[in-house]
Amino acid sequence: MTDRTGRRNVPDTHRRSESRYGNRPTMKDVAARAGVGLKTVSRVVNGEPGVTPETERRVQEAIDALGFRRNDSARVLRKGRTASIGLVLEDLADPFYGPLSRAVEEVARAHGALLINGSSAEDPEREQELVLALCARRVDGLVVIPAGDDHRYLEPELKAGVATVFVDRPAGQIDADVVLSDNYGGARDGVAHLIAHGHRRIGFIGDMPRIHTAAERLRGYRAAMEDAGIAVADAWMSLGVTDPERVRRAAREMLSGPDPVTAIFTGNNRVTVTVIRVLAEQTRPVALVGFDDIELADLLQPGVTVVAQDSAALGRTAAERLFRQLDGTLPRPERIELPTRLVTRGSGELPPAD
Amino acid sequence: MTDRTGRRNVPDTHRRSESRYGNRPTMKDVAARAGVGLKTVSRVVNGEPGVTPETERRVQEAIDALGFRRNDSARVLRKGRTASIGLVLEDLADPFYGPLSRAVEEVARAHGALLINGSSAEDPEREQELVLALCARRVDGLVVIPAGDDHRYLEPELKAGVATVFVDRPAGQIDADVVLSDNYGGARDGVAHLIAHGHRRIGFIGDMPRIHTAAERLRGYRAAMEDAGIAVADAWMSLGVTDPERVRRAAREMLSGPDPVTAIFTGNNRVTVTVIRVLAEQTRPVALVGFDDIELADLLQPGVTVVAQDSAALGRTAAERLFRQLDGTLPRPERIELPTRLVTRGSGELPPAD
DNA sequence: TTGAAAGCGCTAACAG
DNA sequence: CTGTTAGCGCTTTCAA
Repeated sequence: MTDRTGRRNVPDTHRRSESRYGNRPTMKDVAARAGVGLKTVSRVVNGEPGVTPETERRVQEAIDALGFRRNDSARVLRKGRTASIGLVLEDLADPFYGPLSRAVEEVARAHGALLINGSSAEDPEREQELVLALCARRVDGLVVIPAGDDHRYLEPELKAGVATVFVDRPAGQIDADVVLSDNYGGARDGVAHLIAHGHRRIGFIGDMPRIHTAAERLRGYRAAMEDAGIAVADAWMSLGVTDPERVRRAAREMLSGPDPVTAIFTGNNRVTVTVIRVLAEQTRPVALVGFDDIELADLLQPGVTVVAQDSAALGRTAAERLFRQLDGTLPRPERIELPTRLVTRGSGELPPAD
Repeated sequence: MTDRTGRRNVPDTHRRSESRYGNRPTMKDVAARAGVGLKTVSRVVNGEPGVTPETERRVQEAIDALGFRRNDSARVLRKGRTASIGLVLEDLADPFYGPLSRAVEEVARAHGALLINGSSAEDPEREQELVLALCARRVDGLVVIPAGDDHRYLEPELKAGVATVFVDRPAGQIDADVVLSDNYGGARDGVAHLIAHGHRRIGFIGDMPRIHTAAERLRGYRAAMEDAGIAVADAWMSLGVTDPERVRRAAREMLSGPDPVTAIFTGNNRVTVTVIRVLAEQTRPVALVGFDDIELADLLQPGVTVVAQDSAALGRTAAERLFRQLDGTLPRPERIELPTRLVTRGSGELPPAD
């Protein structure tokens, strides 16, 4: 059972009847043992100047003997900075987010901060719940890959000075820093690549258009088609949840019937993987370009041509911006767009089969 | 400077001039605004009983108006539990750890806890640094994928009641809960599989034996070979850092010379991927079984046979054990071993080429 | 049903 | 160089 701030509400009758923290020594204990004042211990622990080597030694001895470890909760309460930042993303298990998360972590580490992660599972409510829980911990900053499209709930936090950067998708209804890939341009380039190789009936399988990246990629697809003077048939497009079953069905439908597509543009890595499986069952070759790179794409037959985005760069850029916000060296919110890269490996260069 | 306490004749002797947290409202502010006592606000915020609906409404109104968010640092300081756990692993960007981390997060979430991640980059010092930083934050528990092999530095923490579970590799020099894959058995089965398909000269490319999993897999390899009465030549084994360059060289060496191996057993996912690339350049077919599953393994030609471990299950099991430690429902440290699964896809069933 | 007072363990500010 | 005092914002205790 959780209350409205998403916290545990369990009676903790077990354990800790004695003291909190299972009876950990405090600075006072260390001071007593070393026969010095509290503040002197604080100085030693924090490496502040103004302590005789001899005194320092005595204090250090007491620290080691007692197994003392400074309680950062108390420190935070006093100082107001937690030296931790929060990262809310869709799913840590997705290979797209691993490198992103790692990149954020590295930047945080360089600034002496720890990283708290949360997966929203693409659920706006869960995103909000996570973000607010992080704010309650008073993280210094927040990197958010939005699941929802209304972030007004963050207004008090922003006003209170919580540094915030949105990544991969823009914030909804509030003015904040955003770091994105050029989803529109990347998709347009990818589709134009297929067109350049002679395709005209090109399918698009992507996520629900309420997701910003999905909408942008769809827009890129439409633009490339329009640039080439091709009228897009409804039957060529599939927009919705990208679970394997649905994607498989969509791909098969596009590939059958009287006027099948000769190429498919896939809207994200999960879709690409599923479509590769479908294409493997086809008798005639079908061209494929996918958004997002996938591992081992070069070893498949044919190699998979992709529009690659640099997820680590997204994370790094966002995190660096976050810490510049905290430094106060950042004037006002900006929208940064990172380029994508077309990686040709074979599947996107197949000629139309008809 | 605004007086946010407003109305009523509340003595404003305690007004905070400028505060940390960028001037966030506190319970005191809310209390003043709602014209109630501090404790009443606390009751409302925590959903405690004993507040009139009317009072509750007034308080809630003040909370919303002020954008109040409880400061968990202060709460933690008082209560002693942080409702957060730490996870230290090697590299979040590694596809093996993504699902593991996500699984830990899910269990944590079910217990109302947040997850703080850190990557050790396989560096024992960094592991210790991270773990101690997490302890300073007073995380309730710790899931650690060890980089080092001496964890005595954790003794004071364990004594102080920090729940701890080691995953993937055992703890060094201390008695603690451990959740492992059956690395020995898995490797033995994988190599036996190759032997069953007629191979006798089988190569092994794995990580430094100081890493427990690497040593165990090597042991499995040796056992399978010995079971089959095959004497292992030194030239068939490569143990060390698994960067692509070194692995590539090692593989090529095994595959050349007067007495080349006809099959290779690879010690982890990164090695497997590199070796697949090397095998792709070979003229004659070489059999391959890899430890760890890899994405798209089924779509390669031939499909890659692997000894799969369930990284999500490792994470889930560890996290569940952690929370049972916190419940106090766990008697004493145990060592849990999860089975691996041989997934045959073609590469492991190729006959010897000589 | 409500609230005042006393800390949790630490650091800031100021004395010695 | 060292120590004392006063909080940080919250929960606990106990009294009204």
